[in-house]
Amino acid sequence: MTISEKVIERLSQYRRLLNACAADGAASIFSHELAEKVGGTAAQVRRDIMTIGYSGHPKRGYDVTGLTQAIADFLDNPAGDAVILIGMGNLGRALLPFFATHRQTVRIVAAFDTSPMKTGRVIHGCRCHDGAELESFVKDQGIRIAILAIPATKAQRVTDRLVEAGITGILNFAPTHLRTPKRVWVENIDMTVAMEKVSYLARSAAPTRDTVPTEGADNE
Amino acid sequence: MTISEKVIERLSQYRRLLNACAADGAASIFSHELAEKVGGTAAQVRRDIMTIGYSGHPKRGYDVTGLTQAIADFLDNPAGDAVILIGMGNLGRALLPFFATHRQTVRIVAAFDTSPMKTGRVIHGCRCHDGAELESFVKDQGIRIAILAIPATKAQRVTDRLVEAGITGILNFAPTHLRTPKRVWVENIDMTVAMEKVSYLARSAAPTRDTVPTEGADNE
DNA sequence: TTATGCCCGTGAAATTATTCACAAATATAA
DNA sequence: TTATATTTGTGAATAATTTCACGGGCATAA
Repeated sequence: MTISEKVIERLSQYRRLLNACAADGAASIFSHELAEKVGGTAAQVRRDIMTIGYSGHPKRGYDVTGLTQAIADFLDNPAGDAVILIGMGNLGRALLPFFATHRQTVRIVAAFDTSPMKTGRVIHGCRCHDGAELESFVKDQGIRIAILAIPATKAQRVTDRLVEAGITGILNFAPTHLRTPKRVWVENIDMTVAMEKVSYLARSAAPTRDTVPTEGADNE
Repeated sequence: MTISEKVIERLSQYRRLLNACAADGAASIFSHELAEKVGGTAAQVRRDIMTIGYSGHPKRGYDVTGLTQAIADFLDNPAGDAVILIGMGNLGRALLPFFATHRQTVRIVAAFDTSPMKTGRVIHGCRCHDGAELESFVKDQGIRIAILAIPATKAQRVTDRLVEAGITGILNFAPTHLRTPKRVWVENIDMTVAMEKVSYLARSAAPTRDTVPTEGADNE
């Protein structure tokens, strides 16, 4: 069975919401509540949850801890994921605390940079290695995932090395398309495209997404 | 006529590629070349370009400067976009040089933070104002777009203020869904979701996207 | 001039994603 | 106990997106 990208993204969002709910002491939650918090529809939430084979309870909704667990069973690598960060520039350094705060299943275990100003140092609790050690580190530690935070001009060359060393997943911040073999998943975070999209859509007429359609309070 | 989000994203990517081609001295480009560089199909490129009403030339392909201009006419605000950055933390500071390098149609004109350590200072060429000045600045300067680089816990409160002050587009880096009136476009860059997605998809079987399917060189 | 091979533009088909809408389940209250 | 109001699970309908596939144009070469 194959599950769509969109569903995976939403499951990750649901989980985040569920954690917040659990912190608030909620034991269960309805599909429409989850939908409202995430900006979707109740039917979609139910279908997504159905997709991973979890069931709620009529009248009570979904059990918060049960659903959280079901999503974790589905999404998470039980062994956890050791991730390396490529590029200790402005962006790379910003990502460290961002992901450090986060759950432990995905953790950045090392960084790489070519600048002697950076290598050898420990920044935000993460040791920065010299780029030359990339292949050996990936192979020795069995790393499968890399975050790419380097200029577009260098991205393809480094990607080729990562893939060759055994990486199968890349979170790419470089504003360029990476060529990789089919077995490697590249997730692009293209901030320049996103910015231009906002610029365009901020001017055009009102869309429907990312919106609270119900309870027409302050919606035009 | 309304154009899909996906098309807008791809147009932005095409333009970036076209700029690179122009720098290389190419006068024209074929749909299959553009497709290959961007990880899509030739048919999709042609359809996207058709959507904005530009025409290529049989045998010669698309004129690089002509198509660049057509995309600019379609996507860009002729007046340019003055953008403000909310949050001068690690991420905010990283974004400044990232967008500064970029074309002038979208430019960050000011930043805001609440910390007295930051306010009043000029960082990466961008003056950091006190959060209290937010509303007056947005109104006085007629700002329409904001980049949100603050913790999720503060995001909704600040969003409400931005919307109230007249913002119509938000590039949101806070890992949370923002409630806004329909007229406001929110583009989410959710790095935690993206990371979990990579983790999941790096383990699952090989997908087809983000891949060079042709010339079966090193593809499994 | 005429044949040939490429490439664009696009209607139509296929695929993928979302929404609708309703049966079945169940807590609550009369 | 029985009626009522709510919510889930899901087949079917709809909508959105992508791909197919082919007519038409045009440069090139015979």
